[in-house]
Amino acid sequence: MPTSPHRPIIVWFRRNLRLADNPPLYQAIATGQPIIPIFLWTPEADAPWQPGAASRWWLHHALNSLATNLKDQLGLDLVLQTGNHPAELLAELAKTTGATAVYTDERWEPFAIEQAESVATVLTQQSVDFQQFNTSLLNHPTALKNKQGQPFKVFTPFWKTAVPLIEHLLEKCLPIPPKPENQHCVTFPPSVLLDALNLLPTVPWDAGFYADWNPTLEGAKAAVSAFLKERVETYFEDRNRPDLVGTSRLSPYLHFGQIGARQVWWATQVAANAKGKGGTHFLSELGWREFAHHLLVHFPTTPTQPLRADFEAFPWSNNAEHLQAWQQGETGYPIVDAGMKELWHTGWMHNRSRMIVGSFLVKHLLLPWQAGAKWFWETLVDADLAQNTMGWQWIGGCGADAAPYFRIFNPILQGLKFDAQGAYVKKWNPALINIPAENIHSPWEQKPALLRMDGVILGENYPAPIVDHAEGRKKALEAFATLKKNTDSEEA
DNA sequence: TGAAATGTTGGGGCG
DNA sequence: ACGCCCCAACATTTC
Repeated sequence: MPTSPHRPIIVWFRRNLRLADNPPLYQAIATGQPIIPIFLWTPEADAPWQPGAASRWWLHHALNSLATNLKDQLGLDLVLQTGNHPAELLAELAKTTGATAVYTDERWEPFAIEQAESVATVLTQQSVDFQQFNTSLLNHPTALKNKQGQPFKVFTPFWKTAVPLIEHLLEKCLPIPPKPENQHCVTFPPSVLLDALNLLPTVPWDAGFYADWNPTLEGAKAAVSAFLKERVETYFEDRNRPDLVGTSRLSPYLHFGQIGARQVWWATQVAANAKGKGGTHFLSELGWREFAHHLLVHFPTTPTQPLRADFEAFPWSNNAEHLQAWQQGETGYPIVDAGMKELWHTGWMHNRSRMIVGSFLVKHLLLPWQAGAKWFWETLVDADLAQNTMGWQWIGGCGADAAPYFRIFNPILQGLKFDAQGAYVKKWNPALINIPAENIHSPWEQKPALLRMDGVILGENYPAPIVDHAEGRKKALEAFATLKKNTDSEEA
């Protein structure tokens, strides 16, 4: 391997858009060679899972923040390039810069694994060293096997096995690397401007995002410390309340690697307020993130296909009007509509709401979970292939450790239980502002005359329910029964 | 990280 | 005092 001190190393940023706890960046600087930090925008190569619109909005700001921090703290200029395939771009970059190595963070999506394999092939032909470092997960997703030597399909045993392996994290949590030397030796390759990536929407539907999010590295740090200071102690109770800020709200930062899971783990371990069951439960949520990646790596077809093969025969509906009503938050069920509107306006939805709207799509409307996954992909700022896939297969009843298909959420009861005063529902469905708490989750049960006094006319300023709950539940169970029958006859 | 249907129990009203 | 019924309240089963 050529290791001239004057020849650079390329640090290819993928999902590690930060400086601290960043092994590829740290190890590259540790060689003493000059550093060329790059980000490649190759959406065609990621198709059909190139970042959705909300995700691109976040990415724009994350790249801007990364570039600023690289410049201010390490004196490095982030190079942005676009093209068809990372392998082509990296081969050319290595050639023109004389780089001896390319270091990057490891990714787990099936297409990203293939891309890295192509990169490895072309760089090896050019005698350029290519190394991937686990930057985003606590454990390597292939590190864990159950007693039969198989990947885990149930969360609890997975997590019991995973936790003891996380103990050395403190040592592995790298600091911000020192400022690299020898930078004057490098001729920097050309970079396009961030705006040229066209990541921001042309129609300003993202206006509401700015009020809720600070998608920068400073925002990531602030989000972690605010959660650990103010919310982790009551996390166990409050995490299910969409009317409160009770969750960590770290998902987009973790997705883009603006904060690392190792950093969050470590910070939680030492936080004074995280000693109780709030902290423990929060750490297990990081465990679900690990589990999702474990599943995606071992079952790479699951973004589009059910893990349980019998679900391929499920009699899904194909009702475009229902899908549109769900997407727009016009189902007539206040808690469902609130969740979908929160998503549209902020690029994020509370986890409890995600379960409720998911159950409603799949069970009350009998629409395929893939349609829900696609919509989330396009609209969530934290859209993550591993977690989105696991979540939708879980609610669809067709995945690992999934909710059984017959476990159907009642959107009225869920509302009464987790948004008792209706504050969440009213925030996103302002037409319902005057409905009393007893009726807020089922306004159609109120007499029309009384409803009208509260300013609501169903079908005019708030939709009537697009399906009846009891009927929807019945149809879902019938559809499930056909599946069982098929399975039985196959077995017979 | 469900909800509904069905079963069981026990207190109290009442003849 | 007693048996009967009703129906919460809780437990269990089923989807």
